[in-house]
Amino acid sequence: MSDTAPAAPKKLFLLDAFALIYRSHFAFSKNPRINSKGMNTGAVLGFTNTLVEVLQKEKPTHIGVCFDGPKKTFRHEQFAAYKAQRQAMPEDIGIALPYIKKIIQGFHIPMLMMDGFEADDVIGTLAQKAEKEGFEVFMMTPDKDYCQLVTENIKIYRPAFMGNAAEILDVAHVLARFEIERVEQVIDILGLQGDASDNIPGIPGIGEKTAKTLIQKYGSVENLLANVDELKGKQQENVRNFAEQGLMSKELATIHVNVPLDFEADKLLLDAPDETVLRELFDELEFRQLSARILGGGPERTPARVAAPGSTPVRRPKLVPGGQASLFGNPGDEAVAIGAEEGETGSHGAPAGPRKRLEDVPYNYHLMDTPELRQSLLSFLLQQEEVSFDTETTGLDTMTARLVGLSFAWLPGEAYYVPVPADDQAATQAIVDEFCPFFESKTILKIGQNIKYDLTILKHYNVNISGPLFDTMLAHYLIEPDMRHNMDVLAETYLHYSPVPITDLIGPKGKKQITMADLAPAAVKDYACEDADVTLQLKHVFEPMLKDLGLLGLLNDVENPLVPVLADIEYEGIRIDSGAMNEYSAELQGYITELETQIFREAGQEFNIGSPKQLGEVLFDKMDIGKGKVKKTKTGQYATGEEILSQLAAENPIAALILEYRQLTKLRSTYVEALPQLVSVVDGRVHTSFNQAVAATGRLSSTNPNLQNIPIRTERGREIRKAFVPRDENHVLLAADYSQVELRIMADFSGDKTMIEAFRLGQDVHTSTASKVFKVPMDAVDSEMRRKAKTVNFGIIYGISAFGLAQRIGISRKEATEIIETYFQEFPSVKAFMDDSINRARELEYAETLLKRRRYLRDINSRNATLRGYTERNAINAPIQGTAADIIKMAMINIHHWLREEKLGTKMILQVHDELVFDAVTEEVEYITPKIKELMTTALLLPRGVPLEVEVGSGRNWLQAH
DNA sequence: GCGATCGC
DNA sequence: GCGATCGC
Repeated sequence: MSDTAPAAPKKLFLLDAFALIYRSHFAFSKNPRINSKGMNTGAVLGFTNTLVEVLQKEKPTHIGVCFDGPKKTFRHEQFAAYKAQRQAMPEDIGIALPYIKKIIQGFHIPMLMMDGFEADDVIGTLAQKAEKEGFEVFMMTPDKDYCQLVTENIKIYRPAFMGNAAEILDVAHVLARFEIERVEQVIDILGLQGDASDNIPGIPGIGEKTAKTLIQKYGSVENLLANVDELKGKQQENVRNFAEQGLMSKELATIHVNVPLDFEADKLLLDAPDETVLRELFDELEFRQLSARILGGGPERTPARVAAPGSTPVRRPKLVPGGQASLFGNPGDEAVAIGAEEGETGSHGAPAGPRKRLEDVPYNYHLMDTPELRQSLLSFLLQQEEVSFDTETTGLDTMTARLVGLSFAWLPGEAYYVPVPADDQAATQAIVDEFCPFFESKTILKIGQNIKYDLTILKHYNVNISGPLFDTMLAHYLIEPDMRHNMDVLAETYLHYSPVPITDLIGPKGKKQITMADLAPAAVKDYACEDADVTLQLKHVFEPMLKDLGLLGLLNDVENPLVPVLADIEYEGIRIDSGAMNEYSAELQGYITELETQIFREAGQEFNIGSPKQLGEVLFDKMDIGKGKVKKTKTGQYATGEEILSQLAAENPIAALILEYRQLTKLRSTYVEALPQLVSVVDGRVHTSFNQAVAATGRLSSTNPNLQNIPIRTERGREIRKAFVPRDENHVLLAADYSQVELRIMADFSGDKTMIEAFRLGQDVHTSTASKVFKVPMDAVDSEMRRKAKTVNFGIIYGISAFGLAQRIGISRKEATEIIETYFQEFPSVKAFMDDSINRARELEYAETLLKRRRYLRDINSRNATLRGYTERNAINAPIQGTAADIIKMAMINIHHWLREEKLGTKMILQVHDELVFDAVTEEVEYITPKIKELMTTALLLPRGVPLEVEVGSGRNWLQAH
C-alpha cells in the first residue's frame, strides 16, 4: 500500500457473547437442533452463524468477543437483588459454552473479559478508546441497554434474527426509538421503567410510555425528582416514595466505561482462521453445511435434491404417477421441486443459512381466469390421484371470510390459481360450482395445510368435500407434536425454502392492512400457487417419514378423517340463550358490588381487587396479615393465589371474600359477558374452533370461545350451562360421557387386579382406592378419604408431583408422600407400570399411546433432577391421556359416519375431552342413545379388555343433559 | 399436568 | 408477560 493512498477505514466489531449465545439458544428452542450424539447444538450453531455472517458481510479489520467477568460485579454490591431472579444457565448452554470458546479460538479471535465487570462495561470502555484512535466501532448485541453508548462512530449492530435483516443503529435511530433529545437520556428512561430481566426495579407504575413522556418533559430522573410536585395523584406518590429506587435503577442501568483495560489495536487485528481446528470442531458437531460453506470442500455432503444455482436443473419425469401430463405442455424443463437440501441451518429462526425464495427456484404458476382455462384445469384435476389445494380469502374468521381464489397443485413446482370475484356472491358461487366434481370426488386425495379451514370456507359455498384428505399440519403434529406446524416454518425446516410472506401482499398487521380481495388476481397468483405447491412438496416429505415412524396409520385412520368431523361440529355451533346470560350478568354484578363494599370495609380503603399487585400490598403490607405464610412469586410480587388465600381465610374474613369476588368476576368476564358477544349474527349460535395440533398429548383444544372449560364444579358456575340450549323446540341437548376413561386405561395398561376388579364390579373407583389406601372397609370411607384418594388417582393421570399433590389436597408434603407410598403398596402393578413407562421412555426418549401416537421426552435423561422428574411424570401420563384422546377421536369419526349414513337430523356439536354433546332431534333420542353408547364403548378395545362405560343424558339445556 | 382466557 | 382460574 502506498503512502499516499487514503488510510483504509478501521472497522472494529465487539461481540456481546452471552447475549448472542442466549438469543441463539432460544431461537432454536422450539425446533431444537440435536446431533446424532444427542447434543443440542442450537446455541453453538446460531452463534457461529452470526460470527460468520459478520465476517463475510461486514469485513471488519478488527474484532473481539467479550464475556462477563467471572466474579460478582460492583452492581451486585450496590444492589443485592441485581439479577437475583435470573434463572440458572440452561444446561444446554453450559454444554455449548466450551465449544463456542474453542470455535472463537479457531477463528483466532481474542476473548475479552475483566473480573468484576460485565461484558457491556468492557465493550463500552473499549469502544470509546477505539473511537479516539479513529475506529468505526460496531457493538454487536441484541441488547437495547447499549443504546446509551451510541455516538457518531460507535454504533450497534443487531445481527439478523428470526427473519429480520441485520440492522445498524446509529444516533438518529436511538433518539427516534426512545423519543429523546440526547443519547444519555436512554439511561434515564431505563432507570424509570426498570428492566424485569435484570431485576432493575425502576419506579412502580412507570412503563415505557410514561417514562418517555416524563423524560421528554423533565429531561432526566434528577430533574423529575426535583419537580415531583407537578405530578398528579398516584404517580406523584409513586415517584416520591420510590425516588431513591429510581436513582439507583438509573445507576444500575448505566454502562461503566472506566474499566481498567487497555485498548491494544494490533491484538484485535483480524486474522485468518485455523482451518484444521475448525474443521475438526465442525465435524464433531456435525455442522456439515456450515463447514462446506466457510471452509470449502470438507466432508461428503448428502446429494441435494435441488439443482445448485447456475447448474442445469434436474429433469423431472413429464408424466406423473397417474399418467397425467402437466397442463401446459412441458414445464419439466424449468420447474423442479423446491428441494430439501440437508443442512443444519434449516430450523426456524436460524440466523443465517441458504434458504431459497420464490425468485431462486424455477416455477410454473398459472392464472386460470377464463371459463376455458377453468374447464381445462378441471379436466386435468379429475384425472389426478392426489391434488394439493388452498383457498385464499378475505380473513381468518370462517364465519365472515369471503372466498377470493382457489389454487391447485399436483406436480412440484407447478400450480394453478383460479380467482373469483369476492364481492359478487353469485358469480363466485358459479365458479365454485364448476369445481364441485373435483371437490366431491370420492377417490381423489385432497392435500392441504390446515385443511379444516378450507373445508369450512367451502362449506359456506355449499361444497361438501368428499374423499380422503391429507393435512400436512396434522402430519407434522404426529412427527413432532411439540413444535410449531405453520406452513412457513415447515417449508423452512423441511424444504429449506421461505415462502412469500402474506404481509408482502396485504401489508403489516394493523388498521391499514388490506385483504386479498383488494388485490388484482395477478398479484395474488404467485402467493396462492406457492401455498398449494409447498403443501404438495411437504406431503411428499412427510409421508415417508410417517411411514418410517409407524405413524401413517394414525394419520390416515384418525387425524385426517377427524378433520371433516370437526369442520361439521364447528359449522353447526351451539345455541346460547343470550337473554338468560344477560339476566345472570346483572345478578352477578349485584353480588360483585356487594362483595366490593365488604372487602373495602375490611381493608379500610378502596383499591383494585383485580390487581394481584395492589391486593398483595393491601393484605401483607397495610393489613399485615398472614404472618409466616407470605410467599412471593418469581417476579417478586406477593403471591395471592388460591392456596394462600384459603389458608388466610381462617385468620381474616377478607380472604374468603376475595376468593368469592374472584370466582364471580371470572364467571362474569370469561363466560357470561364474553359468550353472548360471540354469537354469530348469521345463525344465532356460537362457533368454537377446535385446534387439532396443539396439545402435546393428542387432545383437542377449543378456542374463541373455549367451550371445554365451561364451569361445572360450583353452583354459580353450573348456572352458565343452563344457557347452552338446543337449536329449537324439536331438539334437546344430549351429552354422552365416558366414565373414568383414564383410570380404566391405567387399570388396563398396568393390569392391576384390584383396580380392574373394581371396574368390573361397577364400584366407585375412588371409594375403592380410598378403602385400600386408608385400610378401611368400603362403607367406612368418608368424603375426606375419598377426596384424597381421588386426588391421588388424578395426580397420576395428570402427572403431578408429590409436591403438587400436597398443595392440592392441602396436606403436608410428608403426608402426601405417605399416601403415595401406601398407594403403591396396595396397587403394586400400578407402581410397576409407572416404572416400566419411565424405563421405556429412557430408552426410546418418547412415550406412545395405544395407537402409537408419540410424545417425545428428550429431557428424560437430563441431569437436572427437576426437569427429569417432570419428564418422568409425562412418561406415565402421556400414554394414558393420549390413549383416551385416541379413543374419543375414533368414536367421533364412527358416530359422525353413522349419523350421516342413517340420514339422521341429530348433530354432534361439542367434544370436551371425555364427553360428546349432540343437538339431538327429540324423536331420535331413543334410537340414537344406545347406538352412541355402543359406538363410544367399542371405538377401541383396551388390550386387557377392561370395559369402557358411557353415561348418556338429555335435557332442555347442557346442565340438564348431565 | 395442559390449554385457554381475563385483567392488570 | 404475568398471575389467577376454569375444565379435563
